[in-house]
Amino acid sequence: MVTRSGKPSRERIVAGAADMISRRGLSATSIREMAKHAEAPLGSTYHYFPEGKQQLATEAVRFTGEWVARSLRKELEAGPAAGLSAFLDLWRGIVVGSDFHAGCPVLAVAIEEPPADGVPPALVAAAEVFEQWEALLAASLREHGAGSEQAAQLATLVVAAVEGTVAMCRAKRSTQPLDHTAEQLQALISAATRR
Amino acid sequence: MVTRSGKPSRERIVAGAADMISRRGLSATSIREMAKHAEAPLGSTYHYFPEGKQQLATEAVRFTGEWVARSLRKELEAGPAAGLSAFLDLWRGIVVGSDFHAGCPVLAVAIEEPPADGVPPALVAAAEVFEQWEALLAASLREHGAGSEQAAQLATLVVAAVEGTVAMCRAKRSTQPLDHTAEQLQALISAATRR
DNA sequence: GCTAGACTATGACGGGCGTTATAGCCAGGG
DNA sequence: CCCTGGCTATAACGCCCGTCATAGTCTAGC
Repeated sequence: MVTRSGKPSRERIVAGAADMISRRGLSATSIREMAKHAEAPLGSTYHYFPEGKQQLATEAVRFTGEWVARSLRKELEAGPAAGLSAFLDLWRGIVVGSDFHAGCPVLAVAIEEPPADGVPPALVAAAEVFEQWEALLAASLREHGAGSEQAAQLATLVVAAVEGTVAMCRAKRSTQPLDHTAEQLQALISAATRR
Repeated sequence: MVTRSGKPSRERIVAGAADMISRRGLSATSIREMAKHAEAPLGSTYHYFPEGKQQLATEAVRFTGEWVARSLRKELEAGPAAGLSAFLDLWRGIVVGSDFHAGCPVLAVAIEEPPADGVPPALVAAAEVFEQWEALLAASLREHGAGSEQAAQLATLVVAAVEGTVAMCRAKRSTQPLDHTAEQLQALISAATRR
């Protein structure tokens, strides 16, 4: 019953899976590689995630979602502009720190075609994570004077723009897109809360 | 020497590859499936694209890039706002027409991790396509009164936001993100050219 | 100390992958 | 009429995939 390394090992697998998915995409990441990357035996992945790859992907998405949301919640206490800066810096750190190899695992999962029957849980999780990030930003914008509809639209724009920009940075092997997007979004947020 | 079906067949393979990549991503799309989707024999793909999957992916990216650029160039004659509308409608059509299964193949290629040695040509092509779309938008913005730096930043924001939004629409199985982003970007373009 | 149950080790299953090789078809030009 | 060369058909190569089954190991609680 819950040996010493149970939680660490499980968590290591999820975190590693998120990292690998953010680099190669879901379908290009094999369970065997995820296990090896986490220094866990293959059998353990099916022990911890009996529903297989989909479950692992779902948890990786949620893990990333919660990790980003934590940072967002904390920085948004200082206002929407600070939250945006934290959001931008977080992704800039990932892109630069991986030498333009890694991006957002949530985006990677979001663009995988669902099977003909039904929607896979990992895709649902991706939608929920986007929703959560938007909701955090929108709430903060509203608290700082933005109109309700304007706040929702702006929150969507911020999340979408940053996700798209990170992908563009990877393709171009440059942070210039992130610089451009950052300036534009900062001006927008500042205008929307000025009142 | 150029039999009757030579060009049609080759082009069909490229167009089909772009469609499949936009749905499943590059690594999840097999050459066998691309051939079948284009009703071409497997051998033909290696006849037309002797460098294999990477070449096919590269051409699919460039094909999509040129297709979008053509539409963009034409609509931008009526100004940046019209160009933006066309850009948004184009992607909305793809997302809705595929029942949220398809997205942008350029984005799909952009987020695949390059091998340790060197940058694959498909990724370079993706960067060039993004650059091209940005350049078209930026030039039009400058022609309509936007400052040079502002035009470049805004063009990046538009491309990144639309790419990100399309992915969000797929995850949420809704066009609401596209509606939000469209309104925000339209207001931005209109403000940047008003003068 | 023993036993139950959490974890690991190992190997197999059928199947799809990218790529290559080889032989065959069949229209056009000489 | 033949033959060249673009295109196709077919099969094979070695490799990796997701998943499952089974037997083993080790520890925590009694």
